[in-house]
Formats: sequence, structure tokens, C-alpha cells
Amino acid sequence: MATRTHYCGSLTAANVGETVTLNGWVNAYRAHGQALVFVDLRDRAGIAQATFEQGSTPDPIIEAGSKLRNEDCVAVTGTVRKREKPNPKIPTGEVELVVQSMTVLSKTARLPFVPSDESNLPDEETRLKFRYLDLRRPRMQEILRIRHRVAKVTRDYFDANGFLEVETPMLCRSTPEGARDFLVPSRLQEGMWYALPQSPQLFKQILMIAGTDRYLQIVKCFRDEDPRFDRQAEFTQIDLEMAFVDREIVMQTMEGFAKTLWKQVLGVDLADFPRMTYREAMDRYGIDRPDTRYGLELVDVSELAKQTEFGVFTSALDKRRGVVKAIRVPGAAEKLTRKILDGYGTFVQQFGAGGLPFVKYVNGAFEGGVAKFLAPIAEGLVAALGLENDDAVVFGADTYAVVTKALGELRQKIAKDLDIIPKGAWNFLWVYDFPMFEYDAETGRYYSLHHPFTAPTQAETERFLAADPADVDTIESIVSDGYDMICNGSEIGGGSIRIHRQDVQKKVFSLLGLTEEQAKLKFSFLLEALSFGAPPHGGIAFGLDRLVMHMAGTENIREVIAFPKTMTGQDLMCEAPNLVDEEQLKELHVKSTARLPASV
RNA sequence: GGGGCGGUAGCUCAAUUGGUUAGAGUCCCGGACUGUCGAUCCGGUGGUUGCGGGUUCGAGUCCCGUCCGCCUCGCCA
Repeated sequence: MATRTHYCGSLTAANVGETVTLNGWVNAYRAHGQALVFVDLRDRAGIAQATFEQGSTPDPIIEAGSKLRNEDCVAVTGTVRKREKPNPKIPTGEVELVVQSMTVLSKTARLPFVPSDESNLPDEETRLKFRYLDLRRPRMQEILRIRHRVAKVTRDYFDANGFLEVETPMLCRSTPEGARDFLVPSRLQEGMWYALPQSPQLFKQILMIAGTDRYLQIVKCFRDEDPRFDRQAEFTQIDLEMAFVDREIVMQTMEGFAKTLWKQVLGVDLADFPRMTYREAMDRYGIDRPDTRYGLELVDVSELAKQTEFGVFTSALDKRRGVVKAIRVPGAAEKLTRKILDGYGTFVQQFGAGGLPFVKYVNGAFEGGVAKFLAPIAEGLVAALGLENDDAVVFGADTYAVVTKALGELRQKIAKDLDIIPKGAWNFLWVYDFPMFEYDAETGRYYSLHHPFTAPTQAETERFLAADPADVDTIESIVSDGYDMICNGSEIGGGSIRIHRQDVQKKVFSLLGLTEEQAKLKFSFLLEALSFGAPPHGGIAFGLDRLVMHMAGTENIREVIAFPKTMTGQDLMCEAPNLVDEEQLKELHVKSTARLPASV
């Protein structure tokens, strides 16, 4: 075949007069009979027009050109010529290739869809089934390129900062806590199972103990939980760890990374990242990953609510940790119709709220909703919320946990519904000072807010070691040395300074309900490693897929993964998962209890 | 495991209250055409309305079940 001398997308007026060969696919064709045919050829780099014309192109080649159809794969050779009428819509529009010879490398069968017909793109199901056609689209190629750039800049940045890329195993041991594991049966060890890594957490800590000092890995991780629009069972982390560091060093290094990434991939200069404690984030935004691109902040109006006769308020305040909070929605008195507000009422109910009291502030007075209850505190409320004419106000009244969750979620929904999120904004911030533990009254035990290897802050360590496990308030007040990097309300990275003291690690395990025996059974290697001169260390893991989602501006995570899985965990192209041979199961010492056939 | 939305030609969509032979654009096939770039013009192929059951004189439309896709709650240290 004639091999490429240029990419279609790279042709410019500078190539005029040159004889070039293009390899690509037919993006579109315009045949004007046996004497003139235009074919738009597409490759990874872009589109160029190939012209078959009598006088320049041999007749049999014109004939063959007129038979080309969408997505046929061809090689064409010819001379680059300046066009009489340039096409300003494409970058190569000033020139065309006058075809002298052509090879049809591969005719296409009847297409399930036409990749170049952006206005008639099929549903996602069809795109995923024929992913190779979908990926031919320039937009998908652009996303692949961005993803590549992110990986490349990542390796360059961390290489320049002394990090070493080290691979860690995919076949690991299953550990308690955390997400559900994907399991792999062992053939050589009958009855035993590997687990695919949820993250290389322990390996990278061991690498720090092993003197690697600075570690980086771009690595697949697996969590067998239900997907979301930005979550997939199989995903990629940019995983990092540093020894002999404190929180400040890690945060500075990682902030530098994010800035470098945005600069080199998008050409965007990011300002220094603001920092916010977990407490402040929850108080003001009702979530641990606040989207600071817009207002709609939560305001505690408990003191005012106390002065009303409104049962919903007063009974909420009678509860342990009861609060009344409000969100001012500027200028939304008309937009938030009764119907919409009813919908919001239902919306907050799924987070445990009883309903959504609301009121509108029009011409200096409250009207609608719960207006009649607010008379005694009207002045105070206007001042507390900074109300202006035509504002709407929604309230949450319940325990702190319920109000925070309900209003935090509602805040984001209102912002989307009213379309008040500024386009093109990059609001990064750090959230830190997370609690180490949350106590769950139902199971009667503590849970790690981050993971069980997260250290308490240095200042808290002795208080933590001294704390009585039965003293829930004290345990819950212990602050960890963790930090999350937030971008536009999305957690793109999370990490912490790790525990490097055996006594601290043992206490964490015991608070999590692991007996000394269980801890030894599951984590003996870690506890042992910690006893051999473990350096202080800490790190972070970024969600590569989410980073690319933000940078490419896609609606979901599947768009940034070449071969993604659906919400039911299937690969529609290769049809995984699927049945296996009975013989395979036997070798693996596995017998299925499924009602449907487990093998073919 | 729970909730919501969706599934009609290869693709994108339409089809009045349940009522004639389920239509249009596009792709594809055939024909015309020497400057198009969403080419244009003429003709044609193409349907188990996701699947199964039910109600009805009659179901794309209503009901039940099921599968698939998306979103969501739980879950995701």
C-alpha cells in the first residue's frame, strides 16, 4: 500500500505543489458524475478534501472514487493544490488533494451508524457496542488525546520532582473495610482467592518504609460497587506517596501538579487554592466537596427560628443537635413556582427531611409558604440572610446531619435548575481537618471517614492515644491529617498523612472493631513493617478519569474511557462478563450457585 | 436491593382519545449531474413497534412481568 506522508489534518498552503499520500477513512463524499468527485478523508488529525477530476485523475480512479462510501478505508496519492473556493469551516480548507492514484484498503459493510453524522448520533448503547466507530469521531479522538496529555504531563511533573514509578500487584489479598472486592480464584492454591486492588494503598506505604522515598503510579483500581455518572467499577488513579513529609509539603507538591496540568493541557493558569476545614464546608455548603462557583450558602437561623411558633422549627430544635438552616435564592421568587418547590420538597425527603418550608420576600414582606409563622422574626431573618426584593428562601429543620445533607444536595440542584453555575470557571480548593471517625449508633462502632491508615494530626496524636473508646464525643472530635482536592464541587483527589506508628495503627484498628487477632490476621505485614523504622509519610490519589472529565468537559465518565462499562457493569462491545468453559471452573475449584448456567 | 425516565426502519425521530396499509429525514442500493463542502435531483430496498403475557371487536398507544440503556437512593474506607 501507499503509506502516509502527511496526516489529513496537517495539510496547509505550505504543502501546495507537493505530492503526498494520505491514509484515512471517507468522512463524506460528493460525487458529481463520472468527471468530478469530492471525497473528504479523515484521520486522527483532521479532514482533507480529495478531488477526483477529469484531466488530472485517470478515468478508472475517478470511477473508483465515485463508488467510495462513508467509512471506507483508503490510501490516496496526489498533488496538493490551492482551492479556487476555500472552505473556511475546516482547517485544511485552503487546499485540496488532486488524486492521481488510490487504493481501497478496506470497504465498509453496512454501517450501524455514521460517525461523521454528528446530528444523528445514536444512543449510547449503540455507540458502545460499535465503540471502534464511535472512537473514530474527532471529539472522541480529542478526548483520547487529552487523556494521553494528562498521563504524559503527570509522569513528567513527578519525574522532575524525584518520584519513581513503581508497579504494584493486580492480584492482591482481600482486606476488610472499604468497597466490595472483585475476586479471582486461585488455581494453584485450591480454595484461595485473590482480590483486585481497590487502590495500591498498602503497597505504596510499604514502598515508603522500603526507602523508595517518592512513589508514583498511574494504576487501574477496582471497586465492585454500583456505578454513577462519574464512577465506574474499573477506574484509573494517579497514585502518589512521599516519605519524610508533613501535610503542607504534600499539599504544595500536589497543588503544583494540578496547576502544571491545567497549564500544560488546557493553557489555564490556576490561582492558589483556597483552603477550608471540613467543618466549615459542611456548615456553609452542606457537603465535604463544596462547589464554590456560586453562592446559595447554608445559613444557620436556629436562634431566630427559636422565637417562632412554627412547630416544624421548634420540634426540630428540641432534637439532639437540632438546627434550622436556610438558603437564600436570589431573585427566584417567581422562578421557583409552587410546582418546582413541591418537587424540591420530595427531593429533600429522600435525604430524611420531612419537607421543605419556604417563603418568598416580595416588596418588603414575606409571602407564601410559611410566611405567617415568620412575622416575629421578619426583621432578623432579612438581616441574617441579606434578603433583597424577589428573593426566595428555603429552610431545613431537623438534626444537623439531616439538614446539612438535604440542603447541601438541594443547593446543587437549585444551582443546576436555575442555571447559575458560571461557565469556564475553575474553582479549586483544599478541604482538610476531617474527623478521623464517625460513630454509627446502629452498629455500635466507629467507621473511618477516610481510611484506617489515615493519621491524626500531630497535635492530636497524644490526645487520640489517651482517648477512651467509650467516649464517643472525644473520639469523634479527633481531627485527621487528611486533605481532599476539590474542583468545581467534585473530589478529584484525596489523601492524608499516614500512620507510621504501630501503637497508633493498633488503636485505630481496635476502634474500628478489629480485635488484635483480626488485625494481625489481615494486616500483620503492615503492622510488622511499621515496627522496622517506618518514616513519616503521606500521599494522595487523584481520579484520572474525573480529571479528564473536567478537562474535556464531558457529561459522564464513560466518555473519557476508551472501552467503558455500562451501569450494569457490561462491556457491550466484547460482551463481558460472560460464561466460561466448565473445564475452566473445575481447574479453579469453583462451583457456581447461580440459577442460570454458569458455564458453556 | 429501592425509585424515576427511556426503548418504533441500520441511525435520528413522528404516529390525535385505543381505530385505514406504522410515516419522514438520513444511511444504504440504482440512476442523473464538472466545483462541491449538510452537494443537488429522480427512483428503490428496509419494520416481530426490546421480549413475554393480558385487557379489547381492535394495542406502537392501556395493564402485568421481564431484558437492556441512562439517572438516582442505599453502597463507594
